[in-house]
Amino acid sequence: MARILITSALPYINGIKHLGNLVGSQLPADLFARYMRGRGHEVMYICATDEHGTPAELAATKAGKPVAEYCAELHDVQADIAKGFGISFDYFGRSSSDENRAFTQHFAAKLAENDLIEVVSDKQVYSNADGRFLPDRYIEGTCPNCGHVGARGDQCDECTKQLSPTDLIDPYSTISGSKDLEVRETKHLFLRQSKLRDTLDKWIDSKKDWPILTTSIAKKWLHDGDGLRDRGITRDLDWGVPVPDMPGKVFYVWFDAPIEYIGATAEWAKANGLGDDAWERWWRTDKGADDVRYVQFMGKDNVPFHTLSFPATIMGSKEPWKLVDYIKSFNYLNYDGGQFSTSKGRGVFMDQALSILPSDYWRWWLLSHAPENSDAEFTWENFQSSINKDLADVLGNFASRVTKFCRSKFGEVVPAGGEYGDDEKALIATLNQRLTAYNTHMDAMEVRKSAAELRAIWAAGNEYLQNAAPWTVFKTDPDAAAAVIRLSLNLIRLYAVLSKPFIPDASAALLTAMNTRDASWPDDVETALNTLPEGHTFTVPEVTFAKITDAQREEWQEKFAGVRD
RNA sequence: GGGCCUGUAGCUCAGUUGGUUAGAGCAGAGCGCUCAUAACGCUUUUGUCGCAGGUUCAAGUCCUGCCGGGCCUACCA
Repeated sequence: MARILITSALPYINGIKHLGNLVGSQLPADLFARYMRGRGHEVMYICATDEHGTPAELAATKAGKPVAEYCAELHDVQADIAKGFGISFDYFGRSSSDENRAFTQHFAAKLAENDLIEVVSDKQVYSNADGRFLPDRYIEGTCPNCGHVGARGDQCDECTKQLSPTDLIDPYSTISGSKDLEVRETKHLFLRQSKLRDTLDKWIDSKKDWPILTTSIAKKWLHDGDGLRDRGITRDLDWGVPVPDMPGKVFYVWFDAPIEYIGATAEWAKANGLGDDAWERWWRTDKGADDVRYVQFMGKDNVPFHTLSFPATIMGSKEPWKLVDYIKSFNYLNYDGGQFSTSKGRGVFMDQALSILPSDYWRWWLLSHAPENSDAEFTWENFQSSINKDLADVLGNFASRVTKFCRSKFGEVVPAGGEYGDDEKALIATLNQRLTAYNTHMDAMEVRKSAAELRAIWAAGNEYLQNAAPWTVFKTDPDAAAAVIRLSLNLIRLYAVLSKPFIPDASAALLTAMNTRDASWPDDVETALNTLPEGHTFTVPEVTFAKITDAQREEWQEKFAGVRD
């Protein structure tokens, strides 16, 4: 039995995430976690809300609430939605926890001890009306290059020229609109990650099997221009992990957020009344974590922080913390020809998705179309046809036709009589082959390929049944038909087991209908198909997957289109 | 501007270290079945592999250029 530590990128606290965010982190991580648990491995799947930073403060202000209260509420909202999608976190923590505060300050102290922190004096724009320093993106003005009026302080969207806030003509705060801005001197701690460049470079080079998306982004940052740059890890904010001996400063979210992977594991230990050793055996290689395999899941926007700054933090501490072993990164999911947009209400967000269809529908479509090699696109037509064909027709209808036929001819009981013959042997051989392929793809986190293989496993049942034709055989040889149905009922149970990582709710419903709790991952298909014995009772399941009608599709298409550009 | 990814049947995508007639699912067509969610099975049509050159006995696969789509470019997170 192996020990697998899994983390998915922390969703930012500000608002509800859309399906693209889900498919790039929590969902594939959950698939992997469920699969690994199914295989009998010890899994720790950790995630948390990322709660610090300027956007959280502003959102709280807008909501008219203290930021701590706002974050607590939104954390619960996100936790509920994740639960609704069946995301099987072992713990869903908060980056604002006491644990994370302690770890963040600890790492900063260790980095300072090891001469990897330096104090840098910097000039930044301060807004008197807002009473805060403004990140570059929160300042807009007229582009000095092209004259575009709404240019941001970091870049002009019109001419794509990179800017500095002081370049802007007539700059104003996007928070208040105030033009009462001034440049102030402020001191910040910088992480001297440039000193670790060669170490990081060698480390990345050693990861031959990582997705190219992961390594190419890391390489770019390591080698672009003068190479990896030092990075400010503090901000002038109230809300965050306080920087010791620097009043008014907190650590930058991107410094404390990854540390929360560790923090949340410690939160888990505390919440379960366990001691420090419980989390340390996942994170400290000197305390039992040396045999842990650590896999991270994230969208491509998160890659630099997970390949460079977080490893720099870990390595720079010179303490025996567990480093990531594999980073699975994803491209983006687009929505019907464009991007998901919160501000325009375009696309389907997690809460809306659950309000119209069961989570398994979304899980299946998103995972079977995961943006692994390039950006993927959600369209309602594709969604409808995939769901109706794969889930309703191929899988759901298989369970339906088998159980209903059995009920009418033999009753709701696994029928006795007959022997397995050549057709059954051929099916078992096919399924063993496909099971091996499925396991291989799941082990490798090849999400789309896993889904395709699972679907082929489902389809094999229909092929077999059609060929065996128990409805015909029954007329002359009821025992032979009984053997076919006995195997087919067992096939339903096998499908429930193998499908559990993708569609856990339907899997549970099918197992309940088959009146069994035996969900053990099969080593061998033949054995697995003898699990439900003759005489075992079952019930005919309700419609496992109702089809999506054209009317529904059109209604949703309209509803989620958002306002036009 | 720079870097990276990507362009394969109407649609969504596979195509391993270059090797014979380029594959799958969906959609379309035909046949079969009637247990089932008008479901299932079998057969089958469709491709100048973005364009133009080059290397090679051999290129979807390697090289160069061009065209299209996307992402990143370090103070949003």
